[in-house]
Order: sequence, then C-alpha cells, then structure tokens
Amino acid sequence: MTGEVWVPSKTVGDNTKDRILDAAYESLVHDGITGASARAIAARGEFNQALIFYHFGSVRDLLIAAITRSSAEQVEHYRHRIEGIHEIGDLVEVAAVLHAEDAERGAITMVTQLMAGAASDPELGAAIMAAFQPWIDLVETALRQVFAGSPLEPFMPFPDMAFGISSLFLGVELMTGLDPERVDDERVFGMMRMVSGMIANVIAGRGIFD
Amino acid sequence: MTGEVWVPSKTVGDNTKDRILDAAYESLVHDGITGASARAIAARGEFNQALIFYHFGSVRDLLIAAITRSSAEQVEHYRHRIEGIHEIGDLVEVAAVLHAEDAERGAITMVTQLMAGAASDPELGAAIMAAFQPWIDLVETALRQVFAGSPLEPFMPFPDMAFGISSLFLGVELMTGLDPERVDDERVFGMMRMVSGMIANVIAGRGIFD
DNA sequence: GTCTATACAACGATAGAC
DNA sequence: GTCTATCGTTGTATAGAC
Repeated sequence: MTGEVWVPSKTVGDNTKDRILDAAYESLVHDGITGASARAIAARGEFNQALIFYHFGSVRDLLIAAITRSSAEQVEHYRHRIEGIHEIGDLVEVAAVLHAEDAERGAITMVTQLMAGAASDPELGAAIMAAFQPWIDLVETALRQVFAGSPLEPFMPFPDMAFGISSLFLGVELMTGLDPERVDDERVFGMMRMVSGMIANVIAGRGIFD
Repeated sequence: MTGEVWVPSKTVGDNTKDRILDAAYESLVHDGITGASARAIAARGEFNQALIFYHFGSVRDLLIAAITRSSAEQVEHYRHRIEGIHEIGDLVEVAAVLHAEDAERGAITMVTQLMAGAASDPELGAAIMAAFQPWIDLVETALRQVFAGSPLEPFMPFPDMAFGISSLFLGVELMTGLDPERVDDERVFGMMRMVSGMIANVIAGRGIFD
C-alpha cells in the first residue's frame, strides 16, 4: 500500500464508452437520480445524446453499468488499503479517509442516488445490491482481520456487523449529502474512534475503560 | 402508551389538502422520487392534477409539506412510545418495532426518497434536514434516559450518538428498500440486542460479558 | 461509430369556465 | 375551490445521413 491518492478512472478512460460511463457517474453525483437524464449526461461528457442509446441501449442500463464499474474499482482500491491492517483503530482511520475521499468524489453518493431510483424499480434494486455486495464483503474481511486471535473472535457475528457498518456508512453519506454545512463528519468519526478504543481494550483483554 | 398500532393520518384527513398530502406520501413511497409527479400523485388520490398547484404552488413544495407533516406526526407518536423507557434493551425493542412499522408504512422510505431527490436541490435538502432534526433529537432524548444515573453518563457524546444511530437507521432502511428479499432485518436487530446487552452490563457496573 | 433531426410521451404549470 | 383544456419543456428513444 502506497500513500498515493487514488485517482478515479475518468482520467484514464479515453474511449467513448468510458467517457459515457464517466459522464453518467458525474451526472448522478451532481444532478442526482432525478436529473441524470440522457441529455444531462451527454451535456456533461460533451458527446452526442444518441450515443448513450447506441452503446448502452437505455439510460437505465447505462446507470447500472456505471455503478458496476465504479463499485468494482472502488472495492479493489480499498481491498489493497486494508491489507496488513490488524488494529481496529487503524481500520477506523481508513474508514475516515474513505469517507473524506468519497465526500470529494461522491462514490457512495452515487450509490445512494441509484438506491433511491430503485424504489420504483425492483430490478434496478437487485442490480445495485449485487454491485454493493462486494463492498459489504470487504468490510467483513477487514473486521475478521482486526478481531483475529482475540478472545472475542468466536462470538462476533461478522456478516451482520459488516452489513450494519455498511448501512451506517450509507446513512452518514446520505446525511452529509443532505446538508454538508450542518453535518460535521468529524463528530461521527470521533465517536467511532472512542468506540474502537474501547473495543481495542477488550480485544487486548484489558478493562473497557483502561 | 397503549398497545394499539398507530394508524397514519390518511384515515382521518378528509379535506382536500389532507387528501393531497396523503396521496403525495403514497406516491413517494410507491413510485419513488423519480415517479412522484403531479399526475401520479393526482391519480393516486383520485383528484384533479391542477389542485396540487392551486393548494401548494408546485410539486416540490407539496413534497416538502408532506414530509414536514409526516415527520412531525411520526416523531410525536414515538415521543410517547419512549416515555418511561430506562433500559437500553427496551429501547432496542422500540427501535425494532419502529423499523417493522416503517417497513409496512414506508415512513423512512419516504424520507430517503426525498433525501435522494435533494441531491440536486440544496434548498430541498435543508428543508428535509429540518424535518428530520426532531427525529434525531428524539433519539438523543431516549439515549439520555437510558444512560441517566450510570457511571458512563458524563462521558457519552449523546448528540453524536443520536446522529450516528439515526444515520444507521437511514442506511438500514435504504438497504431494506433495495432488496427486501435479500436483507434480513432480524440480523441487524439481533446484533443490536447483543451490543445493548453488553452496554447494559457496563451501565450496571458489571463486566461487559457478565 | 457518430451525427442531425425528429417522433412521441410525460412533465410542470397556467388560463379560464363553472 | 374544482374542473377542462392547453402551452411549452423535457424526457426516452429511433431513423437515417454521413
């Protein structure tokens, strides 16, 4: 793992399909699900509107393709980041960085937008859930690394914890997107640091407040 | 507090404005933010489409009015429910009931839909956040009740915890709405029961696993 | 593979009769 | 306060030239 900041694929994609996918991503983040129309996406990517239908068939299918690619990239990136992490405190810091990067890039914002769009479209919902599952799995992997060898390990419901933590992230991202002026992310992560400190104590066999 | 199931106001609203608000609510839950158009709302409430603009000026203002009313009702309802609760375990059960009722009624689903729609509309976002704030405050009140008198009380960051728990709920609701077949709510609440059991031990001054 | 032009549906919103 | 009728805009999607 290097200290380099990850750069989204928009800077490396140069063929048309990638340009369309990048524009769809940008439109979802900035215009929201209600504004991510074929015209808006095309305007953002500065290409012809008809290309969307030629390459992806429909706007809906384009959005599904965009989240699938984006999610896979994101998971792969963070899979490398959590390698070698065995302290829960370090994991929280990675999560804080993830959140900060996302706030800038809007990765989970994109997911929440599509999730909202999926309310009236079960098929889209299933597609998004499929794209999101690897991310939940990644959280589970990270948790198992952190609790490995501790006396708590046999009692931890790792899959449920991973689901819960992923849900928490979604919720925080949603709140942050709602009113960035009002929501102070540091409060959430400050709390998580406090909790992780307690858990670290328990993992180490110490008293919870030691 | 009675054991009766709360009934949404749609059954008591009989004047036109209430009928429109009810229909807007229904449309947001079932059609989603992308499908909650003036025509769709009017079709659901079986009234004329033009009435929306006569009574509320625009679809956007109608949606804001709908969430404001719905949120106020909901918070008032649960304010009564948490009265007299001082055990964290009981609080988790209320939360589980809240979630179950919401899954049926779609109350937070409506909120998440509007939140997503607000991504491209900061003014709408602020309005929704304002409607949501009392809910966060309610969670904080409940937490303070539960931790009152315990040795942990002085160290708990109640506002942050309330924000975090509210975010978690949002996230879980979002996930559940995404793919109800796949997401088992009981897993989340099972985990929360486990955690609350540990916290209850600490509150009582016992060891965390006693 | 990319463009212009366009068909057609649904949208928000308004005018004006009742 | 509620209705019908309608305007102008925006949406998805396609046809056909290049």
